[in-house]
Parts: sequence; structure tokens; C-alpha cells
Amino acid sequence: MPLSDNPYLAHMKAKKGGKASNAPAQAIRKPILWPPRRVNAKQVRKAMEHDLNPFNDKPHTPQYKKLLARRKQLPIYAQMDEFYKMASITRFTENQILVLEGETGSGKSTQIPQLVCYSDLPHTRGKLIACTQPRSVVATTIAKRVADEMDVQLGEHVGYSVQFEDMTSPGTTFLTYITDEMLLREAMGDPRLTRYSTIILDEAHERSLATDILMALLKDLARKRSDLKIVIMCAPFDTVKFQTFFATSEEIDMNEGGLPHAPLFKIRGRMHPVEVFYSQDSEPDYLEAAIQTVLMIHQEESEGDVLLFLTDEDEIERACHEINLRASDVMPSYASVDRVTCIPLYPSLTPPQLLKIFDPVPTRRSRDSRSRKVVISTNIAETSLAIYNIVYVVDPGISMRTTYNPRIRVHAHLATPISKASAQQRASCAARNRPGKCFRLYREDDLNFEFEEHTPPKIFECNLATTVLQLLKLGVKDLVQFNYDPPPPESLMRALELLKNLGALDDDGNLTRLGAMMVEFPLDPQLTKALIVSPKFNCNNEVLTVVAMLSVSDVWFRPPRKPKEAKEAKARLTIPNGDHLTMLNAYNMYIQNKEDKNWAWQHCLSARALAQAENIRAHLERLMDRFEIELVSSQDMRTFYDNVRKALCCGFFMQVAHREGNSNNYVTVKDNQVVGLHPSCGLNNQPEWVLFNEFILTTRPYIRTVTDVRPEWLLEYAPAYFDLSTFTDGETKQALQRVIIKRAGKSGVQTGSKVGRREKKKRRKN
DNA sequence: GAGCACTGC
Repeated sequence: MPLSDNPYLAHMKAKKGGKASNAPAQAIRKPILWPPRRVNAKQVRKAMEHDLNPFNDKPHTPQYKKLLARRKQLPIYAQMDEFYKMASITRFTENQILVLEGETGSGKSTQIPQLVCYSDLPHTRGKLIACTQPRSVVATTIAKRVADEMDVQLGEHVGYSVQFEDMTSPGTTFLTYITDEMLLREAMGDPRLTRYSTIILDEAHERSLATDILMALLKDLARKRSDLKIVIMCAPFDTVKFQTFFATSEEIDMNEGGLPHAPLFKIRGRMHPVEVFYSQDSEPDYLEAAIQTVLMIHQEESEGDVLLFLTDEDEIERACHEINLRASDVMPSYASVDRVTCIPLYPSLTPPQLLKIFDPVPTRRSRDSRSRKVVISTNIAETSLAIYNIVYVVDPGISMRTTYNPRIRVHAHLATPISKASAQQRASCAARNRPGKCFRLYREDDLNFEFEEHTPPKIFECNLATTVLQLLKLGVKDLVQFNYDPPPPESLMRALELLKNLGALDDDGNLTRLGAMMVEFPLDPQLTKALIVSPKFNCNNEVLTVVAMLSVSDVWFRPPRKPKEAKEAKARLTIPNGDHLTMLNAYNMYIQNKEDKNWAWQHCLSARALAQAENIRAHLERLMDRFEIELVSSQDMRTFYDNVRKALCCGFFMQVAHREGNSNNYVTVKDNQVVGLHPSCGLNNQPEWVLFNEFILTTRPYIRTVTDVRPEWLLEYAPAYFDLSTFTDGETKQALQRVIIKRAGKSGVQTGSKVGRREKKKRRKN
């Protein structure tokens, strides 16, 4: 090891300029350090108790001591010896990759990265430790917490990096919490991820798309970079699969015959026990059963808050209403329990509404009793939000889940039975503070024999177009073998087909120049294509706005009990030829009325979503600038909207539907699926040809965010896709045929019109 | 006539 790598020597050198007489006193106060990756738990404990912070040489604040006392309560603190033994350099070759399992609440996300810092000493050698998270809110909140615990400023030594917010200081930051998507993007620019000495993948069991890709990437990278340490952190299930996947060649050699595996470190949980109850029979009406169970808990059980899992907004609001109504008839058996307070929890709530779940329930001063809080939530409470003081969980065993059918390219969005792992996760919400109870509204046999083991990983259930583009950019040739779990072949085929049609791939499946440009945009490939071609139509200012608006969740909100007002407000901004154009209009009006703080609210628009769209738009604008794409707008109001529609055709020609006769139904081009316009659609008539942003299956198949387009545009901008010989016989093909004939008639001088007439005659005969 | 949860320079 080079001398300069020894932090202790580094301190000695730094002292040189000081007065000799001061030196002894200072030397005592210096934290004692060690060469990187040669530390043991005893040394770390000593360093933690030291007056000086080893990471910035400043004296610790009183706050540090307080937090440290709390950290010592965590189970991982007692397991430090074991941890460093496994992670130390003495067994480095075997342990380049470590799998680490721990329950939620074991402190693994906050403590393990800190322990790795004490070992790696990244600050002494210009390296970084990354801890990935699937969600940005979690990344930012943990980073804040860890900065406090390490007694350093957030954004300096400890930081985070999420979309639109880079809270790190290059050269100073040595620990960063980063979303898995961001780290994946970084890998596209630097495949060796050279900045990092250790990469920790947290929540690996969630199997987000980016985590899956990163796992395959890191396994490969481990062979090329022997100095890189990798820690895979997950909940305590399915760990053997991680261990097997990450077995290094040494482990494979050592384990001849046996199953090779990467070492596993288990954090002992500190979970309280949960008593689980099952329904005797299947519940025909789970909502009613859930309401009755909550009321039963309120009546029979001692003090403690309740968490009920339901599927969507409507259901949650209904349950809140019913429970509030019927709870007044309940006389709780325990004197310490008073009324119930229902709190709905779903993501479209405003931040102040969301924060209500953390409010303590009101107490009545006159009596020594408190109201019982009943949180009624979607799946958001299962993974993204930890609610404290929950003692009772009511689990109907279902959740909304999106699956993707690549054959007809539809996203199904349906209430589905949860997995065993999910049921376990829900039950454990009852045991954060003290022993709890979980009421499962299904039979034990259903759980054992009907429920899947795990919720399927995202890579099985989503459109892979963006992922394929990213993998090709990363230089991965074999898309099937590369992954942690191979993606469904049909899904891959459809992704490749789309990318080829858009011109992102050549015939050999290599990335084209256009494709290479597309990877850089944080958008679906169809949207990027529309954006990149938009200067041709003099409208990239407009397409930029449309794309930004499509990137945020719904900008329109529906105030409960005022559906009429919401509808009228939307109608005032609606452009009748298309929802894309309505979005453009809404955004432009928002910008025009920015002075008026009430404008968004008066038009039933979410100010938060609009601000986010503005932010995304600015980001995309900078990206366009980087590729030297000029920003242009057409001043001619007659062609203004048509140009936008034409540009959209260039990206979305595979997402077009044709009206069936005079019915309300549309049929998707080539996939031939019968679909309806989504009720949110603002088209005033039923145009013959429409382009859509999404095809979703909920109560029935819908196309959502729809715009009227002319078939001539489709033929002109996507001639290969709209080649008639690639269509099956049917109304759509006939309609296209008519357009082709009409066009020929217009452009051809004499013969064309003759053909037209002849064709018309033929049709009349049929 | 209607909406799980996330994310991206």
C-alpha cells in the first residue's frame, strides 16, 4: 500500500506546519485510524467514541453523542465484529461481494454504509461509497439522517443524488445515496464506475428494473475491478438466489460439487412478534369484511393504531366514510380507547394531507383516553412509508398491480392477490413498536397454496424498450443471458421491433446514431423520437412541452364532491382535436398566468405537477441544447397544432387506432385490439384515426391521452410501418387503401383518378 | 364514464 494511502500518516504530514509545542496535545486528540480495509470492530468503536470526527477532523457535537447512543441500540451494533471479519481485507478475495439480509427497522440502510466508510476510508483516497435506493424520497431522507449521525453537513461529506437534485460536492463527498436509475445512467458514461470504492445495492429484493440491470453489471465489473467491493442488501427472503448469482470464480473453485455462493451476513432482527389471524372462509366482499374487522378491533382490542390495506382511492375514501359513520355505534371495551380517526393514504394526496398520518391522534383532556387512528392505505404503506405506532394490521390480501402483455402491448392495471412475501411485509407493519396483531381476510390455505412466493420482478412485467436501449448503450450483446433473471423473450422482441421501427437500431440490432442520442433522454423512446424530429415541423418548443407534461403524473385533479366543477374547468382549457394539444394549452396558460397564485387551483390543475413539468421541460431543453437542436416555434396559428400532431405521428405511429364503422369502438393498428376512448379523453367528435399515448386495461380496454390524426400523415412519416402488404384484411386496411387511392388521385394527373373511380366501383359491388 | 407503486441530467 502506498504511504499516502495511510490516513494516519496523512494526518502527521498535515501537522507539519504547526508549532512543535502544540503537537503532543493535538496528537492525543487525533482520531486513531488504520489502512483502508484493515479495520476491526474494536478500532471502529474507539473511533466512534473519539472526540474528533475521523471524517472531517472536527470535534463532535453534543447531537452526535445523542444519536450515537441511539445507534448503539440497533442490533447491527452488536454484530460489528462479525461484520468486519467478513468484510475485511484478510478474506478479501472471497468477500469481494457480500450479500446482507436484514428486516426493515434493523438499521441496515443507515448503518451499513457508515460501517463501510470506516473500513474503506474513501475520503483519504478520493473515492466514493454509493448506496442505491429505488425511490428518491427514501434516498434523500436517509442521506439527511446519516449526515446527522456522522456529524457532517448534508451535501458535503455525505450527500445524495436523485433526478433534478445533486446534493454532492465532488472531491468532498465520500458517501452518497443515489437512486438506482441514476447509478445506471452513470454507468452508461463510465462503465467501470471508477469513482466508487464500494457499491451497496439496497432493497435488492424489490427487484426494480434498474437494480436488476445493476446486479448483472456489477457481477461483470467485479471481475474487471478487483478493488471494487459490492454489497447486496435485501429483506430476509430469497437470499440464496442472490448468493448463487454473485458467486465469484474463487467460490466456484472452492465449492466443487456443492452450490457455490457469495457469503451471507444476517442482521438479527429486532422485530416484535405478530399474532396472525385468518378468515375461516373466503370473504365474498372484502371491503365490507375489512370495515367490519376494523370496527371489531376498535370494540374489542386495547389501545393501538390500525393500518388497513385497500387498492385505490375510491375504495379508501368509501371505507373512511363508512368507518367514521358506523364507529359512533361502537362502545370500545377498553376505557383508554376513545373515538376513531380515519386517515386516508394514497399518493395523489397533497403533501399536507399526507403528513397527517404522522400526527398524533387528538387526546381528550377531560378524560384519560385517546382516539384510535385508523390509517387506510394503498400499497404505499407497505414499502415507501413507515408509519409508527401501528399495532393492528388488516390485510385483505389484494393490491393493484400493473402487468404488461407484450403480445398486444397493453398495460393491465387490476386488483390482484398479493404474494406471500408481501403478506409477510404487511404483517410486520404491526410490529415496529410492540407486539401486534394481523388480521388476514383470507384463509390460511389460500396463503399457502394459492399465493405466489414473491411479487414478480419488474423486468417480467413491463415494456422493455428503454431498458433494451440502455443495455445496448452499455455494450451488452446478449440481452437474455446478461440479466439476473432473463426477461420474457416476447417482451424483448417487441422492444427490439419498436426500436427498429423508430430507427434507433439498424438491421443488425446495433445502436444507430439516433439510438445513441435517444438513450440520453429520460423519456420513452417514442417521445424522444417525436422530440428529435420536431424541428422538422417547426415545433420543438411545443413538443417539448407536451413531452414534459406526459412525464408527470396527471396534472388534473378531481376534487371530491365537485366533479361538475372539475369537468367544467377542464373543458375551458380543452382543445377539441387532442389531449396532447390540451396539455400544451394548459401548460401555456399556466405560464401566462404565473403571477396569479390561484390560477392552477381555480382550473382544477395541480400546481405541483405543473411546476414539475416546468422543471422537466427545462432539463430536456438543456439536453436538446447539448445535441445542438435548435428551439423553434411556428408563428402561423393555422399550422401550429397540426405541426405538433405531425411530430407526434413520427414517434407514435405504432400507437394508432382506427374507428370501427360508426361505433364508439376503435381497433388498434396491426395488434387489432378493440378499445374505447378513456373517459378522461377530451375529443369532441369521434375522429376516424387517432394516436394514443397509452393502452391500458382496467375495467375494460382503454386508450388514454388521445389525439386526432390524419391517415395521410401516417403514410407519409411511417411508410414502412403503414405498408399495406403488412396488414391483415379488415376495416383498417380498407380505410388505408381508400386513403392511398385518394392521394394517388390528387397527385396523379389522369390515370390516378381513373384508378380511383375503378376502385370506388369495385367497393360498391362489394 | 375512471386512477397501484416507482423512476430518469
